[in-house]
Amino acid sequence: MRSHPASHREEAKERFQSYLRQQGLRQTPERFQVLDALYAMDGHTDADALYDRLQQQERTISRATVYNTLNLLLACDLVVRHQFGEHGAKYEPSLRYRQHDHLICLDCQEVLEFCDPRIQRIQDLVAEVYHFEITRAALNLYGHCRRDRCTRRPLASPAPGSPA
Amino acid sequence: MRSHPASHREEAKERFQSYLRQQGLRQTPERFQVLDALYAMDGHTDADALYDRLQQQERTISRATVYNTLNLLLACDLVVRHQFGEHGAKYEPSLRYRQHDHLICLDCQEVLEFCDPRIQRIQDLVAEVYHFEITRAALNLYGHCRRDRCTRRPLASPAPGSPA
DNA sequence: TTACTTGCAAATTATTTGCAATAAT
DNA sequence: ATTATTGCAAATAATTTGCAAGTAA
Repeated sequence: MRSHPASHREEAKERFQSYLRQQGLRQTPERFQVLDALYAMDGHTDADALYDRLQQQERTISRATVYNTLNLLLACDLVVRHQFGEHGAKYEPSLRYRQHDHLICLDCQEVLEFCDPRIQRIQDLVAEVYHFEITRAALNLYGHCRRDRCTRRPLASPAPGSPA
Repeated sequence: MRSHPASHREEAKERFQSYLRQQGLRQTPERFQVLDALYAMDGHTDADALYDRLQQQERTISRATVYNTLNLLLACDLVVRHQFGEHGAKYEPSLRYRQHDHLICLDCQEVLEFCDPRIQRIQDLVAEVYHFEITRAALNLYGHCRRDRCTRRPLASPAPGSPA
């Protein structure tokens, strides 16, 4: 159980409120419900999982509003969007964000996080050599985890990417 | 002009032929047209650009066939698929493939390549620590290039990710 | 009261798929 | 002659958008 500490949720709410105020946007209950649901999730989620979770509440919310609110949260840096596979984006609350990267199991879709200081140094070097202003770095490692719970296709796996 | 040397194109064609033979698949002109178009492209392309290029030939090809053939080429490792942004995949001929990563300009979409041996070491370490079998690593650096040709939004840029 | 938001449904984008006609073997 | 392949159009999946009705300020 590694959901977010209450302090993160509160800080997120405050940041969202002041962002909305500054931008002259409205503080609707829907927006805070989405923020809460996001920060209540462990690890990474997608828009659909958030939508499902929000459907279980009394006051239901439309997909359009979920996406709309996620875009607001992206704009004020309360969430980070990742594109791990080809299907759909993953969202991660950013308050607990330390520089970290991701290890993705191609079988069970599990996403693990790791840190390595060398990535920052690579980023700095590349920025200098290529004369680039780098705003974001993402090292994604794809492979197969060895957990028992992993839904790995044992042997008779239909070679990934085989013809239609 | 850094398109692929003829040797690469020939080698690719031979590999594709033997792959098709081994799999009992047919050697259609469309398939080789797609392979040729791909290897004639500089750097990274997407399915749509390939389709456009193929439309300019006498014998035209459908999008369905472009995608279908790309999947065959993926299956026999003649192309690598990348997912840089949220929109669509990029395809890169793999014969000239050395371990390399990508630097993506968020303004003009230009993709540069770089190599850094530390990435391999990070990969090995993470594999060991997390008990993972890693099959692919992708370090993507996103930012802003400083080229004059870059279509960067100068000052009055509508902050990326601003509300609808 | 004003005009931003919501929710629905329709639009969009990237890619896949069903199926009849075509062509490789 | 067989049966995989093509091309079209329709199907999907993820996300955005138009617009009328609702609601925060």
